[in-house]
Amino acid sequence: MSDSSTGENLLYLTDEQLRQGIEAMFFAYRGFTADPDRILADMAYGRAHHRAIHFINRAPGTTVNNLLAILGVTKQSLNRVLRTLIEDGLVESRVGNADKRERHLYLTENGRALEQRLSDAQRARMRTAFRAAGPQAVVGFRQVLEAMMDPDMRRRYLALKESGS
Amino acid sequence: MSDSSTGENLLYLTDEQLRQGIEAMFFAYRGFTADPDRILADMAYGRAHHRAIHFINRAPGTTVNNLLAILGVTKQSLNRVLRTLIEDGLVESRVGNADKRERHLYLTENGRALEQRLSDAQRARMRTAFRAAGPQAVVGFRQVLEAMMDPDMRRRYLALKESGS
DNA sequence: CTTGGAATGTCAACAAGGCTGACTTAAACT
DNA sequence: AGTTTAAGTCAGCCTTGTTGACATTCCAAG
Repeated sequence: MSDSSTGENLLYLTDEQLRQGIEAMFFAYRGFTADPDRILADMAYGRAHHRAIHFINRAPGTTVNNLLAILGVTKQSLNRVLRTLIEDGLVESRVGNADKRERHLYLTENGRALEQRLSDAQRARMRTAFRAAGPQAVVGFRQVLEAMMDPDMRRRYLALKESGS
Repeated sequence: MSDSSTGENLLYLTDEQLRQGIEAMFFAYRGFTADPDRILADMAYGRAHHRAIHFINRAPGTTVNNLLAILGVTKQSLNRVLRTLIEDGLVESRVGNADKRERHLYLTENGRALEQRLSDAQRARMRTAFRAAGPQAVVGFRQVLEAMMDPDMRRRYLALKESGS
């Protein structure tokens, strides 16, 4: 499996390259969350609220259990966030039809409005980055990120991707 | 600037594509931090300790102020983390020669050992992802992440990159 | 030589958002 | 009828971020 025998150039797998990838993830993630964070800071909300709002918008009618699995937090953690969102009239919780134990979550009009503001800001940065890097880079970006996910999360990510397109 | 006039295919900038990029970042970052988090959970340490250790290892002798700027937290936050690391003998703080107000930070032998464990785990995942995606994808990955950073952070990232290669 | 400002450290208090554990309610399944 | 499941709740804890106030040390400019 040497370079000469396979024709591959494996220089991109050196420790130095990997460490640069690690640091790139760290710094980029800060930028990634910066704009929504600024918007949320003005309200009594944080990143956890943003995540809940995002995925409820993404999959309207999702159950609490499903949201729990996507976000990867405990129900106590999620509940705290969800309760304030429901109290503030951003999220609506409807008892399930088939299974009345389940609660299905929807954004209200106000919820959708906030989701718009947040995702507009986040998409603007992503758009700028995508445009600057070009379509080919974007493909690579997504390939690497996908390969970096835990298998469980990758399945969820791909399922969401399917449902959205 | 339409597609037909420029010959560009701008389909990669649709809201749906951007949202997939956003979700990819979210899920991938979870994977990115998962392995070090597991190691740290066994000790009394968290992600903040990991970050401090990483950048002290990366730039030995860095001052507290410099580390502050890189990590983007308050000195009180960093100090709490740094104090435990110094108490536990993972980090050494040396008074500056030229400017004795400054403290220069170094990893001790034990500190380097922990850094190794953490970065081995994190690099392993990055290596797997890089290998799965291929060299071209890695280039794109880095281009997009770099374009996503705040300008300040991009400068710091590039400076680190320079110093390391 | 004095003084202002910079770098650092420390104390206190607080908040967000994770976690565990224990427990209730209601509904569904067996 | 009894067990399991979905959801919610209460209490308490931890990490890691924040602000504000203040002390110390030391460099450098006046």
